[in-house]
Amino acid sequence: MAVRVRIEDVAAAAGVSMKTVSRVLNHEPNVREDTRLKVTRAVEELKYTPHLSARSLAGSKSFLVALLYNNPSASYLMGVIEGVLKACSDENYHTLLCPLEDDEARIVAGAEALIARSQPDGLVLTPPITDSPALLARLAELEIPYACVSPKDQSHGMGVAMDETRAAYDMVMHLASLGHRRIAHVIGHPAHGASGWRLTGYRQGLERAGIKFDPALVVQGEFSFESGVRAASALLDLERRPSAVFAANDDMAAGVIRVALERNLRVPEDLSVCGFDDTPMSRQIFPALTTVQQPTYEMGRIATLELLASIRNPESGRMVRVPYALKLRQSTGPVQE
Amino acid sequence: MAVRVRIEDVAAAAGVSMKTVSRVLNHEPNVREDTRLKVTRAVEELKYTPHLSARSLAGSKSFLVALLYNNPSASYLMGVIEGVLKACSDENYHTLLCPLEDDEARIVAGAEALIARSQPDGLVLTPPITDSPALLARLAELEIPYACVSPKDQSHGMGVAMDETRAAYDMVMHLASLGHRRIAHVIGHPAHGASGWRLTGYRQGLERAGIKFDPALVVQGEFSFESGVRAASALLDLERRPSAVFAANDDMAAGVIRVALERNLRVPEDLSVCGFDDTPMSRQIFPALTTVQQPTYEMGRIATLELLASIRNPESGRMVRVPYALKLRQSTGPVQE
DNA sequence: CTGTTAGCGCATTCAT
DNA sequence: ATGAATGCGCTAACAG
Repeated sequence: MAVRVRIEDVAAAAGVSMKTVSRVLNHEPNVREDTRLKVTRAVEELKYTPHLSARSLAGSKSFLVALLYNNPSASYLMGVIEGVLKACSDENYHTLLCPLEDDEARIVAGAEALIARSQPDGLVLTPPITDSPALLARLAELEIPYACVSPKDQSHGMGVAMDETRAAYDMVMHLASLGHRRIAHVIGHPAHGASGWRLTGYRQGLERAGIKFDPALVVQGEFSFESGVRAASALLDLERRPSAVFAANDDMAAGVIRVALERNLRVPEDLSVCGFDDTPMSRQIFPALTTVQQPTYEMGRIATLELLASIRNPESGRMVRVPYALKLRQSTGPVQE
Repeated sequence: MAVRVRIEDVAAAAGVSMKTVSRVLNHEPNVREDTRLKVTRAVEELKYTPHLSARSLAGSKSFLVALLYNNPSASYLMGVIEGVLKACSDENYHTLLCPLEDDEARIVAGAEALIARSQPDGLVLTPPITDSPALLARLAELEIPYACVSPKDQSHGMGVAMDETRAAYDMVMHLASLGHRRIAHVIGHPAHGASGWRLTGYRQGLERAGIKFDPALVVQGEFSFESGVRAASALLDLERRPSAVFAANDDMAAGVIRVALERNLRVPEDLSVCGFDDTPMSRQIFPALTTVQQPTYEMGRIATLELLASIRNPESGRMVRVPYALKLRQSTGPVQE
């Protein structure tokens, strides 16, 4: 690794002072266009890259964004991560990952440890820790800015949100359009905002389709495959069993399909099944799962861009709506008989 | 965010010099046990955390480890990532993620950009970029230490490796013990080391079981679900079709199951299928997939520990063998008739 | 074994 | 619109 090119070298090459180079690099005003050009050229010729630590030490900014998560879905997370990475690298920030445990106390402790160690300039939170009151309170105390991906409370703060209620509504309407009247719903983990929205959308869909809500057709799950298996066992034991099951995520939907196939029911002929998330698995199981696609990459990217904008200008930082897409595949079909 | 506690404050509190505190913090020798204790206590009382940027600027170490990857499997990656994070945080290092494109030129360019921007003290490489000659050559030029996870060439360098050949051998023996004689193999992407090992293990298993190798039963895949679908279509179109298919990873195995079920074959009664990797999906499809578990978390952690050890002492840094485990599930069963 | 001095590379005053 | 001096918090080299 040859000797480092420093800002001083660039200044010398461009025939200006260090400070002027610094100004150009940081897009500060008060630089004539031609000096700016000279500096830019010198930077490129020398292949100058500012030294992160020096910048951060002198400027008391770390140029670090930390992504806090405890969501177990690898594909969801990887999508968000890639988006955060992209936004950060575009803005010359670095990304730190901070996996957290599940209980409130450890969430706060883990976040505090990261903040103490790394001094990030801002945080991106993914569900469900977006809804941890203790964590949000502590972050407010520490006055560290954060952006949320799909938080329960979308009225405050910045980040991204999807109309999950509407997506669930659309899904129920899709089932109704196939002739289904006994549509079951497997709820997600009660602590997640997503569970509530999707349940609400389910009920709104039923109402719109003129189907009476039947509490017997709604079972509590917790987003895991196993909870989907349990829920499906209960639903398929019912006297009058449903002709369609809308599970609040793909993992639970896979559990429902597992139980159906084990009982020699055909999907979708005997039972339509659909999920939520569009995980890669949803395309790989048989039959391929009808589900809702979330733009995880864009969600991570946009949340981060909002965060960085608010770091520059605390006035900015909005809650951005992102679109979803229904993916109609083989696991849903017309009701039989 | 109260005012920062600095090393100077700790020194004052402990009644020693800054340098002594520094020595204690960095586990340097030449500190009396009782002074070390005094310092440790002061650190704890003041909740002192060293400032990353200052340390790195002064010491010309970045305390950064970058994980370079272009592997598309989210669950594999998340496992490795968590392991790297754990090892880094245990040693007070930070982890950077560096997703890379697929072609050689971009791999090198992406890595160079990261190195220029972040000056990591070391790198962890995951397959298949562990086997990119251009990248490895460039890293050697830059003299930046790196550890590999499952590299093709395990005779040099440091990192972790699993006996994939043996695992594949075991899998074929498992199928043979169920009475299978016509055992097909779907090869992985030709550029991956894993593909070669698993194929070798397949052939060794056949030989051990006294089964003649039949080239017609070996089809090229590329690790994707779709390539598994194509391979399965070819295999099931065969005059004398196989009674078992060993796919070189779970995604391709899922593709095989898809085709089998679409053709109204029962798995495992009419066709046994097995994969490699033990992705979460393998437990969620029907029937649950027999596969090989790789300890991805441990692999990431151990590779990183070796890397950090070699950063401290260039003499160290070994290639560590990690164990695998066969997961026998419902997708493999006794041969019929 | 411990302390003193200098300086890492940059941004930030405050000059001009 | 530009430049010179000062210091961010820490470690390195040396001195004691």
